[in-house]
Amino acid sequence: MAPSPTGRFHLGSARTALFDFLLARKTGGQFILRLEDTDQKRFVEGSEEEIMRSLDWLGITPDESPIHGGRFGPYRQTERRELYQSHAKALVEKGHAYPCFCTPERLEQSRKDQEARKVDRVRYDGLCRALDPSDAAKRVASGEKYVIRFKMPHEGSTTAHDHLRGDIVTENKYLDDNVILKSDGLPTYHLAAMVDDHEMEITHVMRGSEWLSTFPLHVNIVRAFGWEEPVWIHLSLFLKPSGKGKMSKRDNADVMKDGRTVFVDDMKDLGYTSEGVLNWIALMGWGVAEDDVMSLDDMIQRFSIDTLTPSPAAINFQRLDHFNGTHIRLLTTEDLSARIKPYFVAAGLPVEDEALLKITPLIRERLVTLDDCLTFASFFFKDAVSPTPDDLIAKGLDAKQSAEIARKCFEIVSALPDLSHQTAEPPMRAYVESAGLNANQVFGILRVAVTGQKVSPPLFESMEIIGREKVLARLQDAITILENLSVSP
RNA sequence: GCCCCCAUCGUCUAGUGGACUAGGACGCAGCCCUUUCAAGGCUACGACCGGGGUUCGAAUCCCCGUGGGGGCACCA
Repeated sequence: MAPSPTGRFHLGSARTALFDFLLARKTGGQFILRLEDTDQKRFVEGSEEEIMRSLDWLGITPDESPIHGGRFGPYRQTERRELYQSHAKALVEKGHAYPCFCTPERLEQSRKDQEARKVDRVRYDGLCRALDPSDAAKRVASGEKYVIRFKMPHEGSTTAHDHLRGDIVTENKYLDDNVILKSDGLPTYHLAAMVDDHEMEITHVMRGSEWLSTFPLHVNIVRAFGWEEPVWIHLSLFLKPSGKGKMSKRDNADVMKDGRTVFVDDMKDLGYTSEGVLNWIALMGWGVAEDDVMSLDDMIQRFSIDTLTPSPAAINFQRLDHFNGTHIRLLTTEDLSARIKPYFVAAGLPVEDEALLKITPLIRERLVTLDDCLTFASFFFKDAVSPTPDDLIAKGLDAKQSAEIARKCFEIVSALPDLSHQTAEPPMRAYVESAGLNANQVFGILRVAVTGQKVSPPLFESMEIIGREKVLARLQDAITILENLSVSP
């Protein structure tokens, strides 16, 4: 994969990386990370690190990269500039490209003129294309500033083959003489990517379909060099959740309002698992007929470039939540415990590993994101909970009656030789029965008293983990709250 | 404006001329299970963009519309 370090690493790049990785594993090839850092103006400090961090987290670490090395390095394009310059020169010598001395001002003027004439497509007017090659060479030698443009044929058409879309035929008259080497001596994407793909022996090019419009240019460059073409695959685009428009980095602000993100590096903090994210993005642009819950290994087994889909796909965060929850449930108790522990620690709760191992099975199927563990299990680690009086009063009863029930619960637990879910439940049920109450009322009060909240993991199992002493203390607190309520309404 | 790509339930998709009464998943609704919330099980709702062809037969092939998307830089 070959991202440019010009911003944050988002879902679309991650999906491309995943498919690259899967294809490499499937075919016994190498998964390479190449950084397309030829635009110095747009370079963003730290984005290279973010790309690698994101790939690592997803579990698709490159085999070759700027930091991992490899036999095709260097893997940053700015470190390969001579390579592109010599290739650009070769193209000029073969008559497939030419130096252009037009100033940005002249180009701007030409553009304006064309717009005024309402031409269909604004493009380079070809002034320097008409120059005598030896004259041009002299001007270059004299130190005049120039760029190199690719000489597109004016006649005929270009047929480019995409593995998903078949032949794409473009009339050459619609094409432009694009700049392939900039005046700063660095190449544009068009040259750099083609040269590197060839030099690095890239067999398959998978990229977003926003590249379709420059596809004819690219195949013309490859053919001008006389190189063998890779298999070209233009992947489906990711659309905004609304389906209106391409998903972009700028959409993150909107998405964040709902606690979502399009940046892979933020996913972990939001409680997403790499398994969930991977499964989610894999299924956009790839049609899998069978069971769609897949691990990375499953994906490697099933991946095929023949089952990729060309149409744009709207991202759907509800689906991410579904896959995240599903993969959380697939985790072992030990693994899940280790993954949720940092959230308790970050919240300043004194989490004990032994207790956590017992708690994890109780909350596992309730978690959509890992940080949900806080809402479901924080009460285990607190000294005391602070239920609201409203929550403590059972439906259909008043404070006095609720206090009575809490007192009875206290008595039952006190009478127990030891507190476990097996020992506590039968006497509680017997009490519910004999008092003519319903289980919802009694267990509701007990739940709020013990956990401080109306929604919790299974009550008796939770009480067992909290321990008799703490349970009694919390019940006592609840009784006090309810009694204060009934004497001073 | 011009060029290009795409088109099956709200969303992601299966489907490659007959096995389609169009399958699955998410979401949504209901039921079951149940001490809460989940999870799980079951059921319901829900689509071949329109029009022409080709063919004995079209979701599938062709054409034209329409709609959606992308691109038109010394950015990638």
